[in-house]
Amino acid sequence: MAEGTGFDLGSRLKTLREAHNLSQRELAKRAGVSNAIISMIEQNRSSPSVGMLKKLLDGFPLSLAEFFALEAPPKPQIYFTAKELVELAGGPVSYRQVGRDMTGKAIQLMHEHYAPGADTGAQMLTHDSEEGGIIVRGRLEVTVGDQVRVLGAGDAYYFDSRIPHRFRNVGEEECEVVTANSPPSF
Amino acid sequence: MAEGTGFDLGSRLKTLREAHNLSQRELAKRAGVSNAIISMIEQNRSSPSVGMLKKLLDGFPLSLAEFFALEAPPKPQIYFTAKELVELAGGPVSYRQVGRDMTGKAIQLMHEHYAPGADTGAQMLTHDSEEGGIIVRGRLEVTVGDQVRVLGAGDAYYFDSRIPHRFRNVGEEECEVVTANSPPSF
DNA sequence: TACAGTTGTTTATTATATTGAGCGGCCAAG
DNA sequence: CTTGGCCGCTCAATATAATAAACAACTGTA
Repeated sequence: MAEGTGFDLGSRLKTLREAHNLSQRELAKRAGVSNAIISMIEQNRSSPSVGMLKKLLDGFPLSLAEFFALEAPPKPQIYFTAKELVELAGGPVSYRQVGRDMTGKAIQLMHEHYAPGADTGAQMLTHDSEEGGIIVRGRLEVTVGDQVRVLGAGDAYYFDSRIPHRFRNVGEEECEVVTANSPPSF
Repeated sequence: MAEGTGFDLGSRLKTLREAHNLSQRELAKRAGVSNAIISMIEQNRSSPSVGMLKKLLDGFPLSLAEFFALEAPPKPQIYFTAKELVELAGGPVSYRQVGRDMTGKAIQLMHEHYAPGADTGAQMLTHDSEEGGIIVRGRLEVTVGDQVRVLGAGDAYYFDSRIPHRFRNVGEEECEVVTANSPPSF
């Protein structure tokens, strides 16, 4: 059965079809598919495959990007509850980003938590931005190039992200950091 | 089996996943789906349903619109061969539009062909634009409000589309018209 | 070596989407 | 009133997607 995609794909398709004065059968013929499936999809009784949806949209024609763009409410969110911060990596190191998609934005703001002993991995990180952070709680070892430093609550760092770097929680308790990247790295 | 969607959805997903340093299993766990299907999708051996793709993208997170937008080459097309004009309605009346999607554009330019006797339908048309056209070949009866007029090659019309209107080919041969709407009506 | 932990992949099974045919309803022409 | 055509919808059969479990390859650890 079709499950919730978060929006009413069926109605959207139906509206589009009727805007072009096509019957289900006409559209089906254009797309080279059965008319029955169009009925099902429009009632949200079937969740079409991407390939199927592509075929149907070619009948109008409209690209997949254009189709979904019409649904996307482009209202920029301003306030975020703690629960709305978005987990990027998970695991012993948690990156919780402010905002869903930062591509095109200037700043990637994150709330990070390192479990005791956790680090950012074996190999040094490198990306084309600048970054900084302020340690809120715990003790964080910050390595940038050949410089190593352990920072505590209230301390901060700022460097060019193209320099290889890594982070590690060297304390006994969880370490909490607020960081910012510009431009966003992923 | 998966069919061609016109672009490499599998690689796209894989790139995205790896950019977030997630294994197939980690992503699967986040999305609440089987890890096997991710392997299949990334190899393009399965065309995911829209619902499935939605679940996967929520793991990053990224909206469907954002996902497909990354694939869409937004290069505005300038030149169109006759075959590239896009058929909107088909049937005895043919509307062939210049450009795939005119939403957000100022003008909807169309090359229209009316079979002998063909018209735009029983009920009068109404939409919130202005429109004009020049008859290239044949004889077209144009009705706007309470005014009716038969136009021939070289003649033209222009009116506010909110006034109920209709068109009919009253000649023996096919009628050919070039029209423009602003803003685009569908 | 052996073991336990990953990784991505494959297989058999189950769930679902899609097909093709047929249904009743509606409208216009004869 | 009939006939024919088109409308959207539903049903049973089939194709495909998605699951759960197992596989081989690779990792680091003892």
